[in-house]
Amino acid sequence: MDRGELEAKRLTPAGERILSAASALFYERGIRTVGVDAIADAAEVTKKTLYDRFGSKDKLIAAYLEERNRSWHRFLDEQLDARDPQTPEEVILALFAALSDWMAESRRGCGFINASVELAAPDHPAMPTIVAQKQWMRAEFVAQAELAGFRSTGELADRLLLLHEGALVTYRVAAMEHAPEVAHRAAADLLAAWPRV
Amino acid sequence: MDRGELEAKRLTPAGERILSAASALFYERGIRTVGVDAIADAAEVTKKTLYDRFGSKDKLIAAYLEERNRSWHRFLDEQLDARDPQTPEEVILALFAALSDWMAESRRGCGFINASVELAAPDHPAMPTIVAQKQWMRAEFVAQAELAGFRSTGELADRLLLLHEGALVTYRVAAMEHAPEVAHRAAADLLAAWPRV
DNA sequence: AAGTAACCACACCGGTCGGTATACTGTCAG
DNA sequence: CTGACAGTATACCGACCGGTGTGGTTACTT
Repeated sequence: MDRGELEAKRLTPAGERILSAASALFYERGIRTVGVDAIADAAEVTKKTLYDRFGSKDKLIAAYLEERNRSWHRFLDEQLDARDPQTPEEVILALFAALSDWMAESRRGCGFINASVELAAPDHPAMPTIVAQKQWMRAEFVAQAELAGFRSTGELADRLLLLHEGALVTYRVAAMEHAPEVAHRAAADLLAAWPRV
Repeated sequence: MDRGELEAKRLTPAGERILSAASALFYERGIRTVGVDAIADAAEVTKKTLYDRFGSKDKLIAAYLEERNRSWHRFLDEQLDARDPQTPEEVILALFAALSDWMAESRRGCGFINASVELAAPDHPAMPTIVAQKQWMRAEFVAQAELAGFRSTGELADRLLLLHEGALVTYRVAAMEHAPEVAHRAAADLLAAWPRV
């Protein structure tokens, strides 16, 4: 996996506190239900400072998703270091195994899917980050599938992505507690049966 | 498939107009962004009438999801009549084939998933309807899998549900246009390889 | 004839929303 | 010494939110 260079803008101490308070609140309670006053309170900062640093709620939302994307990648790197996969197939399966750990801490599913639904407007400044996060997953599946010598890697990656996102959403919406494990088993079977070049 | 008896409460003409206007607006623009004034305007009705019929926005939301659930079942019945599947396996695949048609009309993905995200609060009066819709799909997969004589029908149904919901969500969030077709092919392969009793 | 359900028009409510304005304090580099 | 910058505190804004109250009209029942 490439250790991606997603540079974080440098923030002032108050800026950091705002972003981390916003991240927690946005994820836990939803973007629309959390007002800027609540964020400023939680960060122990005045609204003035919040607007001096981020300009608008929409831009703060965008910063939240970029930050969440960075911590998702950080998390994946840790997981891959810990699991130490030896083959591309094992890398793919490690990505599914990581899902269990990632969701164990957070009852509210995928922050990107949630944001996509809550923001709705396709021209929202945060939308590119959301789509990019999903496209990155697919690209990673393709890359590993190529390395493994699988045939029709595009179709394989699509199916893996369906399982991955399906796990995220059924875990939350259909209350399927074991969704990540089901996805992991399904992915393993899928790889085992997939034709090679 | 059982032709389910999900009785619709009888509504007055104005009530019908309100519900259908609310359904369109809630789905198309999102629940939180649509105010009761906008709904009343669209239905050519006063807010008073809206509150006389539905009592609160939350109850109107619940009515919207129940209505959407009914029309989803109506749609499935039509699709199954048209495709006339001969075996339980064909029924399952017909459910996936129906996805393509269902999503062709609606660019915004699954109304139930969206609602679950937008409402967030687990005790919202509309939540049971949301979870029930997903559980119903899983139960249908289990039932058909039993009929087909598959082994471990629970696991099979879980995997089918992952593909199904995965298609709904990647179509919307990851902009995967062909998600329903991918899910259909994945489901077909899954069934073909699944062990029987 | 009386009652009632279904509607209309319209005005109003308190609360919250994102965002701005004003004025002041501490810190640190040129 | 002097700005520039980061921060505080507080008050305020118009717009919109979900929801209510009053009063009046039609039309179908009993």
